[in-house]
Amino acid sequence: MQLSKTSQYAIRILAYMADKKDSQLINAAELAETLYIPYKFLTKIMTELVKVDLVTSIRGREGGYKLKKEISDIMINDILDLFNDSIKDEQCVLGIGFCNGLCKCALHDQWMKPKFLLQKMFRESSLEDIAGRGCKK
Amino acid sequence: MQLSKTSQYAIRILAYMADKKDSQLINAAELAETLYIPYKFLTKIMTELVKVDLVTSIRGREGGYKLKKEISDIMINDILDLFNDSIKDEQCVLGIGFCNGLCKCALHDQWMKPKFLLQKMFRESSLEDIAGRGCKK
DNA sequence: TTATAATTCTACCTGTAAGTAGTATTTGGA
DNA sequence: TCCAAATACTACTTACAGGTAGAATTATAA
Ligand code: SF4
Ligand code: SF4
Repeated sequence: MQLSKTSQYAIRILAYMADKKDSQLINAAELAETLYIPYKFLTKIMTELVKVDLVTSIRGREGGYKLKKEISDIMINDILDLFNDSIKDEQCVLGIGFCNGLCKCALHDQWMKPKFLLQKMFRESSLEDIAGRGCKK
Repeated sequence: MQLSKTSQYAIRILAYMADKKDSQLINAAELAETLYIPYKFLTKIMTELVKVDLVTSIRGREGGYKLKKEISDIMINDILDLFNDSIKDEQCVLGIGFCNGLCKCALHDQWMKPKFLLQKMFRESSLEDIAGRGCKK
């Protein structure tokens, strides 16, 4: 009942970058050290974030990364989607599937509300919302 | 953002057993076929359920399993706990940890409510509550 | 021009959840 | 008694997320 490490790392990375001034480049070593994420794993994630155009990379000496979009335009849910970690409407709390209407267990209706809240939280929270709160570690 | 297969299977197994008459023995083959759970994996789970006294097993020919407790006394959360799958109070949605009070991100407060609802759902739903709803597959 | 610091690529290793195989043990019925 | 049907035990295999290694590429500063 948790997000994947990859998603967690990606959110923390992007939230940290959102804290920085727009034009400032941040390199992989700084991110890895500050956020306690294994360097090699982090670079793998960064490359992915570059590929989907969330982040711009500058290669070579004095290079680094910076966010490509406005921080108010990057939603947590977008990040989760990258790693297939967002909550789908039809997702069953028991992982069984879509027991539509006629056949539903007692958990079904109870699951609706927390599911909705989680979806809402992920969809409506942008990097702007979670930046600047000092929760880095 | 899902329960482990093992937890899911355990819940389905116990919910199915809860549907049956008290005294009726159910064997592993029936459970595996009915619930579409790999036989060998199922027996492994059953042995675990026997060890923690949720289920009684009768070995030998004409043997099988039956629930050991009243179905109103077995909470979903008890099952999740067996496989370390229940939601802890301090569990962070980002898997970071307990950024207590002073240092909290914007997700923190939003996570509180769905977390609480999930915990409540798991803690207050018994097998009795989810039995007899015909959601077997 | 060259050394260096950075990202990127390809490939591999590791740990854990999920699943499988085979054998031992137990027990009732023919 | 002996076979068959059931659970229990031990050990292995598979799949995948998480993590690592090293070389290739890129670009700047000196
Ligand atoms: S009825 Fe229960 S098992 Fe079926 S999809 Fe809904 S929550 Fe899952
Ligand atoms: S403040 Fe944010 S990162 Fe820290 S424990 Fe709460 S939800 Fe997790």
